[in-house]
Amino acid sequence: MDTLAGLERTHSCGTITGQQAEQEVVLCGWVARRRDHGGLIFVDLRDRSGLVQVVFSSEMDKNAFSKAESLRTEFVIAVRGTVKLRAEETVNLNMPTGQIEVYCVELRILNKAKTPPFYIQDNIDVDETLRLKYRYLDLRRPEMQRNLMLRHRVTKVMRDFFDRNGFVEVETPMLMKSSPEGARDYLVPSRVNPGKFFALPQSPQLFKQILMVAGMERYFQIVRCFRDEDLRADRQPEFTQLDIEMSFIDREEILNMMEEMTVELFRESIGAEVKRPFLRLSYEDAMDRYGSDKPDLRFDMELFNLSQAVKGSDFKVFESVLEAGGQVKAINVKGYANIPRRELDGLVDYVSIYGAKGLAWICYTADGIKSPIAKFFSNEIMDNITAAAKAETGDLILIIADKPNVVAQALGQLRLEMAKRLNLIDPDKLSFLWVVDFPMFEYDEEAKRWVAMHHPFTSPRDEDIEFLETEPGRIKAKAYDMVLNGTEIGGGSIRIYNRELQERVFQAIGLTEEEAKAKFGYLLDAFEYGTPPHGGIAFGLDRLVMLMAKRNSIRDVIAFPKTQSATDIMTQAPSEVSPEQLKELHIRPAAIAKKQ
RNA sequence: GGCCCGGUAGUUUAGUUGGUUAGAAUGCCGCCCUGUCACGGCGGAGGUCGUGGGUUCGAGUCCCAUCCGGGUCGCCA
Repeated sequence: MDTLAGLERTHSCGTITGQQAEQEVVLCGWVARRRDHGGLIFVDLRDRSGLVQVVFSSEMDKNAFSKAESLRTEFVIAVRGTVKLRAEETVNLNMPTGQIEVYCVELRILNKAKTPPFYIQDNIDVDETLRLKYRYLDLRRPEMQRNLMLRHRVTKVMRDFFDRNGFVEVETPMLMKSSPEGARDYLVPSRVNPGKFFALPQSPQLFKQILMVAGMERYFQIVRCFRDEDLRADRQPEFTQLDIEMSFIDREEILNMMEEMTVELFRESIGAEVKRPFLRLSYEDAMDRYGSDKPDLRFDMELFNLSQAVKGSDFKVFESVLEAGGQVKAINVKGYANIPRRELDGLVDYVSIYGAKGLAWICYTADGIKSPIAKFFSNEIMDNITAAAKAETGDLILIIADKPNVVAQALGQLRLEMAKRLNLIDPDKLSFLWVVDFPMFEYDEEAKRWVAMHHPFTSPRDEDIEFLETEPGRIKAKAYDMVLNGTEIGGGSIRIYNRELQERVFQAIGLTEEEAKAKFGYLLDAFEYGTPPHGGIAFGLDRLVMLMAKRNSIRDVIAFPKTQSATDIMTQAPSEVSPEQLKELHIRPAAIAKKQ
């Protein structure tokens, strides 16, 4: 094995061009590929910047050549050589550095490597378990390096933007008080306080509000947050948030500033031009027209209401749903009237996942209308439906009748699914919008009480405050979500900044005065010492980078993510700990053992 | 917690109604090769079929249980 002694790296592999022709360079990196022609050996040398071809021949240096014969994939080497323009017939146009190559006169083998369990290249088809186990090899792949570098660029642009706009990055505690509302907390036992626990933050929400009371005026933080809930493709137990709070502002100012930030972010980090102002939809409109509070507007296919059109038909399902206060809504899948029967049956199963008990359809084929429910409809009702659907020959109408929330979810998901199947989504499009005017509360049937839809620190709209005690369901909140391509990437609100109103909201969600004091007393107290009007927002950084990198999983933009069962395959965390450790923490090992 | 999909050489996979020695590609190893860039040629090694039971004369294949991974519903103020 050789050392680097006396050699100094002069260039990165991927950056060499004809400009350096005839120049001597020193390159370091990994052997991506070796092509041994007997008397001539080619090595594609890879570092973070890319690949370059290195040529070994005994004519150039016997010693280097014979060493090169022992090179294998992923060996770490340093190469001293001369950059040469390639002869015209040997130029490789598929390679950014394909115009040149490096004639090696000195080779140092800095380290050997075992054969990797998968190819170190893009677009590999390999089990993710393996990638996670050997994450250091996975992250050596160019696409993963690009993802991490993109992520770096994103946070850099954010920090620059907020710095320029007078924001201060303040760190908030990782060990904090557990708040039983909302997501499950990750708990940390306190050794010095027997029987007591910290929680890892689900978000720095209250700290950033306290910072407003403290007069920071403009705060941001790129901060890790934790939620002990089940994982998904876009959900990890620890994730990163761009957290923002501002004083002396109202909704318009923060929405504007966030749009500005977004435009700059997309321009500076992926070169995409985003148009302002963003479209705005009320929660009500979003649910009504798209069946979702985070609609994907890269395609149309809006939901429409058939409740009026089908009223008085002989179809008992529709009639009973309508009588029970439900609704009949539908989507028009343009040009898909020839959908195979098999697929149609599959769609019934698909919507059942979301609680829909059935799915009706009408095909407007060239031979006329085909539908199992047409026989229940008079000509007039059929005409009503056709008009409401704006249906033309070739169209497929998919109808769901149920409670409004079931209709919205099932039909909204069906809309997305049909768009995917018919390829209606342009992957290069960026559809931003704000969803605003969320309901302040929603009723939790299980707990039999109202709960805050965003969080209980969100301000109700001024004109709705009077209904706090009487009709919580009609109150709209000063909350807003930023949505990109059907994914919620940010959410925030204008906050309550007055003790009395905050107490009334706590009361509305069923907290007694004592409970409110015990849990949030410090916030209520703080409100009494001169709290400015304030509001903020938080962006899911991982999701944002995932969308920018056009990946389907958040795990591809997190260096060391967890599996669906919240474990780390590489380090084997979580793991058991010694009885001594538990004892120090005042936790009885027996209690753990029993549970297993 | 529920539902769905997957687990066979290092990797990606084929494997029929249960039936000879589990097949391929790629990677790996050896030899040859001076213009390749998915180099090429010749040869070779490499398999507890996730794990544990069961049915059977016989199980990669059928049954039960279990583990692991992924997707998803619930959950995620």
